[in-house]
Amino acid sequence: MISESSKRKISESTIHRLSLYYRVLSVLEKENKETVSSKELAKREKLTPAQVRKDLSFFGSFGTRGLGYPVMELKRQIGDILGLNRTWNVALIGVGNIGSALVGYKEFQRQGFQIRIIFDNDQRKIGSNHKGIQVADIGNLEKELKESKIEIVVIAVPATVAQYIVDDVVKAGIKAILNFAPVNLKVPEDVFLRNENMSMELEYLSFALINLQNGKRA
Amino acid sequence: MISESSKRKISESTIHRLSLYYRVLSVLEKENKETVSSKELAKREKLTPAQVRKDLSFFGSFGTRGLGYPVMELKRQIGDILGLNRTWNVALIGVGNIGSALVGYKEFQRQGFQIRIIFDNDQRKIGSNHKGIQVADIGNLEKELKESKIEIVVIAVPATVAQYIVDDVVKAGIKAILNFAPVNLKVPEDVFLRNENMSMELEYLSFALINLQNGKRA
DNA sequence: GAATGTGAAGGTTTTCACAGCA
DNA sequence: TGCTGTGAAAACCTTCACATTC
Repeated sequence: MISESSKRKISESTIHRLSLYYRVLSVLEKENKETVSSKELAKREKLTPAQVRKDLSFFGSFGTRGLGYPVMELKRQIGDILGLNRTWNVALIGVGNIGSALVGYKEFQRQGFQIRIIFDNDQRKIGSNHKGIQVADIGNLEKELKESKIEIVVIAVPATVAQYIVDDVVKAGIKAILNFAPVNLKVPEDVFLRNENMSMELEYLSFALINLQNGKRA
Repeated sequence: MISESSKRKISESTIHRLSLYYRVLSVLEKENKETVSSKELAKREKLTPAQVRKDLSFFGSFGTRGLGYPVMELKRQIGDILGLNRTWNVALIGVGNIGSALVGYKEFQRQGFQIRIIFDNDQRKIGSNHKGIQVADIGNLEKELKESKIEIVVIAVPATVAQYIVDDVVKAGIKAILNFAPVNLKVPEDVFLRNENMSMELEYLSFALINLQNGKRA
């Protein structure tokens, strides 16, 4: 929860960088480092120390002048801000190519994103188990989402049907959706929608190889 | 190839938006639309018309005043800029969870990114075929990359070994790398490295649910 | 009349630079 | 002395608004 600072507008990039800091802090914790400076944190994610300090300062004063930031404490704080010190009930819709990969993706579980139920329209898959998770009929979407107390829905269906699916998901009252289909989905104002566009970075590389002189850019 | 405009700095966001325009133009082409206005293009990807025009103007004057942009022609132009009107020889390293999903991901092929060879260190997989693509021994990386004339390498190995792998990939002379491992990799200045962080957007949703009032943000 | 292309304005994000504190 | 926290400056990106062209 953001304390008094919620008035100031916090940018998307700042939040994304918090994810990076969190990741680095997890590593530092394993390395038994007690404190870390903004300089070190910056170096590990190719940012500037000033950037790190500014990002953190939006949420509070976590550091000690002359010393740096306490690793464990800062990790906990960022975890609180990002909601990683708890678990989230996630549903996955579509268990094809991408979908199955996500079910086995350890990183999600590690961060508290638990896939509780999978939906598909393939009768051969419905009723079965996919890596220990129940595959339900997409026809029972609303009922099952409610029963499983789902908070976040991940969409991994073909682009052609994604909008219909997302409409049903919204109707079921879900307020947070992560979309892997390569299409721009329409949702009401009060629903959070984020897109994961898997070919965008590949296209950037392609652009870079053709047009840019020399490499590197995070 | 960027014509005279290569002096002006083109931002990363502009390139990412070109990817979006390209996607919309493909749809419009299928719908047999001949021309499209910046307004329509903007609406389909939730941007502003001015943004669309500015983005395109970095690369040339593709439109006709009073009329809009010719769909087919603009798609071809953006394809040229992004390098999508050709094929790229891609190698995939690591055919676990994420790796196998990428092999079957149609969107990549459709855009000309052809996975020619797969590397793994699992003796049971080496020598076999994965969806029709040869799985080679990671030990022969340099030799095989050269023989297959690979231009882009996709890394889908565990975070713990990713840096070692990427070092070898760089040694083999590869200049473009897409990294799916949740770790920041070090590469020389002249190598393009992009990261695909699959949990970042999920973390943003988590943050949004806890901290933000009402939804939506592309 | 309709819609592009683009300088100028406005807004946002990053970096600088230093005061302040352990 | 070392490093944070933060206003101010600089850099960057987006939107406005209008002259221009079809």
